Order: sequence, then structure tokens, then C-alpha cells
Amino acid sequence: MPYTYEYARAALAVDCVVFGLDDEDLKVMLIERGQPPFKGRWALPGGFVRLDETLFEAARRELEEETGLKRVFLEQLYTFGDVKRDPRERVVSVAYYALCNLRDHKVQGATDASAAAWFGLHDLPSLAFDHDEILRTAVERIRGKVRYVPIGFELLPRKFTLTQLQKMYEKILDRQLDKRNFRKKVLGMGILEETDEVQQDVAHRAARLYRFDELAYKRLVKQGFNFEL
Amino acid sequence: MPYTYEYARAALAVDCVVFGLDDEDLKVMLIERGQPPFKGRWALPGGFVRLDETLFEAARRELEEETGLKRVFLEQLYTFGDVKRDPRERVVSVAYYALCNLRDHKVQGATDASAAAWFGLHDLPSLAFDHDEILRTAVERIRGKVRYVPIGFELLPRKFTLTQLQKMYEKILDRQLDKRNFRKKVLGMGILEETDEVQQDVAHRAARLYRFDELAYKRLVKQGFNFEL
DNA sequence: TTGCCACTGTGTCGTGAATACACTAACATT
DNA sequence: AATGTTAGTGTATTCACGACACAGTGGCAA
Repeated sequence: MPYTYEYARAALAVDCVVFGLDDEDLKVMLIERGQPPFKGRWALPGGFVRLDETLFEAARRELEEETGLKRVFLEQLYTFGDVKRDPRERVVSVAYYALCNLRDHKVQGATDASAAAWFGLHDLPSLAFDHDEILRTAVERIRGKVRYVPIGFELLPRKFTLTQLQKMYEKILDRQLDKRNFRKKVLGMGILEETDEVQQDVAHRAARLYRFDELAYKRLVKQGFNFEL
Repeated sequence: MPYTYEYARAALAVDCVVFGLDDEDLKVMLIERGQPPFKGRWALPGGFVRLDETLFEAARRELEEETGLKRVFLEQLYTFGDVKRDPRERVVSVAYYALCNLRDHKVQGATDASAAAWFGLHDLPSLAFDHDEILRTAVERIRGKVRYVPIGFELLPRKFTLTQLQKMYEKILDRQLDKRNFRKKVLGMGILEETDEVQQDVAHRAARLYRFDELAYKRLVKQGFNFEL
């Protein structure tokens, strides 16, 4: 069933940079390509946009199809449109980035014969297409964004300790933070809700668990509040 | 000369939000549409992407064709891909925003029969397509960005007074700033070069002219410097 | 020439935020 | 009971931000 147009048209794709956090490192999910071009190379999950879905919907769909991830934070990153970025033909790709925590969303073997795996940011293979550049752009974006918008909470389980929160910031920003100053600051913002639970199954004093209080955050933003780590 | 594809394809367009600054207000350049749909309505300059040009090149080309603007600051904003954003068919638009100063770049009557004009941000007509939304997004973007990246200088002539600089920030941020604190801060950053010239043809004491020192800025950024107004 | 107008250009002080820094408390394990 | 491991806490110093007012300059008009 061919489609005909008066002018040549580019193909339109979406690609997703999925960040996940575990105890060691900030990770990215990659897919091993089962088809040429770049067969056998690692690439970002993604695919072509259908005409009856928005870009956001396409990104969400591809993410679920290729990695099994649902209901994760997903936001548009940048659109990559170099003429030769795909060797087959002109493909313009709208990149998205996603954040999720590795505990809740375990490595889903991908559905369509290709392998999916998490890679630490310091241990990446070279990627297919211009996906290295897309990934670099995504890392820059979250580094910038995490400092003044609380997107980082998407990477943690719903209840977390202050140490986990601090370690997350340290991994994203790639530098050490002072414990006391960090706690003072983050508690002072009034967007963390203290639960009456503590960590389980640790071989030392258990830390208190906190929850991100989205309502308090939104209230504060409305009053002209500035989250800034 | 028709082009045929196995799957249906969206058309791909670019749209540009061009900001300009004059003595009164922050302005945006709009084009009156000469063709349906939305004939007679105001819209952002833009058009379809050719297959042999990057997105950036397409934006620059359309900008020049429709408004006569060349060599202005131009940067990708966001990609708009709602299914029904164009009533004719599926069109995905990569939006760019541009900054220029109204002195150097006078209102070029548009080349192709449609009229081009500057509109103050507080005095906008309702726009064609989803261009209201694109424009809103662009305003948010420069408000956020101008505070920690010196893009604002693109809106001024190469040599400017500190008062002009301050007024620019006041118009973009839509609030008053204190003169002494502003000067202290902006001079303290060390990215302004004092010239030995002063304003001409003013009916009062002439102010000293400054120049943005891009090299100093880049040097400072490399050392981990934080421009932040 | 004098006065007036419009804008330029400058310093201080108080307050709040950011940083640097080290020890005791709690709990689990042996 | 002793040990190991992390949790949890306060202070002092420095730095940045914001609030605030007036004298100086130069053109212009009377």
C-alpha cells in the first residue's frame, strides 16, 4: 500500500535515552541491533513515528515495545536532523529522555529478539548512528536540569533515605557533596515528607525513609520558589 | 515528479520565533499568511524542510527568505508534533528561536507578497496553527536561558551602554532591577570590555559604551564559571 | 550665563546563604 | 562485650544579595 507525495519526505523517528540508577552508577539502557545497518552494534531504543500518534506517544510506545518500560518520566530532549545521520535515507529523529529506578523496573529482555541491557555511563560502547551524540546531549541536559528541577526523584524508589538521595546527586553531577550541608539544604526546602519507616535489612543503624512531596513542591513553585541544589 | 513510500509520512517543517529589541518592548516578528489555511492570520515565519539540508539550515533559509534576516543567533527550541496541529495533513514542526537587534536589522518587507511586522509581546494577535503555543514556549525558554547564559547580548548592538543592557534584562524578565546592584554584578563578572567611546546625540550626559567580551566569557566558562544574573 | 532637565555613575551596611569541618548515637554482627 | 558501619547533628566564617540616595555631567532653553 504505497503512499505518494509531491515532494520527497524524510522519515520521522523517535529515540529514547533511558537513565536508570542503581547502587554503583548512573546507567543507560541500550539495545543490540538485530538488523542492518549497524547490525550487532548497540543503539538507543527507538523507532518510526506513526501518523496517528503524537511524538510523545510514539516515544512512549517504542519504549514499551523495546524495553518493557511503562509509566516512566519522559520528556523531549532535542531533534537531530543531519542529512547523513542514517546511511539508508534521510531520517529525522526526535530524541526523548526517560528516568526510572532500576529496582522497580528490572531489565526486561526485549520483546523482539534484540537484547536490551544497562550500561554504566563510564563504561559505554560506541553506538550506532549518531546515538553517541544524542546520549551526550541527554547527559548534559539532566546534569543541567537536575540542579533546579526535582526530576531526580524519578530515579529513586518512592521511599528513599537521604543518603540515597545524596548519592544520586553525586552520581549525576559527578562530584562529592557534604553530608550535613546537603541535608540542611534539602530538608530546608520543605519538599520531603518524613515517613515513620526506616530502612530494612541493613547491617547497621537503619536510616529514616522520606518521600518526595509533589504537592508541597507545586505549592512552592506557585509562590515563586526556586528549587536549586 | 511524485515520491512514493511504503508507509505514510508526515511533512516536516521548521518555524522560527524571532525576537527583537527596541526602546519600547521585546518584539516578535510575524508574517501575515497569504494562503489558506489561516489566510490573513498572523503566523511565525517558517516552511518545509528540504531533503538536502539540515534542520538548522532549513530554519536559516526560511528566515532569510521570509524576513530578510541573516547571521542572527539561531537555536533549536522544541519540536511540535500534535496530530492535528495542521488542518491539511500531518505536519511536524521543529521550532527555532532567533535573537537580533532591531537597529541593525530593519523590518524587511517580506519577499513573497506576505507582510512581515514586529509585534510587542504585550500586544500580540492570535496566531495561526499552534503558533501561540510555540511562541509561549519560546518566551519561557529565553526567560530561563537569559539568566544563566549570555544570549541576551545578541539583542543589542555591538556596543551598548549599561543602561541599555539593564533595560534589556528588565524587558525579558518583566521586572525592575536595581541599577547599582546590576552594574556591580555585571561588571564583576569580567565579561564586558569598556570602550573609550560614549553615546552620541543624547540630550544629557553621554554614557560609556561597552562591548561583550566573548573570549573572556569562554575562558571563564572553561574554568567552571557561572554566569548568572 | 544661568538654570534646568535628564540621565550617569558610585558605596555601604545588614541579612541570609553557602561552605568547611568532626564527633557521637544507633543498630547489627561476631 | 567489642567491633564495624552508617545515621544524624551544629557552628563559625565567608560571600553574595538586596535595599537604599545623591552628587556629577552635559545639553538645551530661556
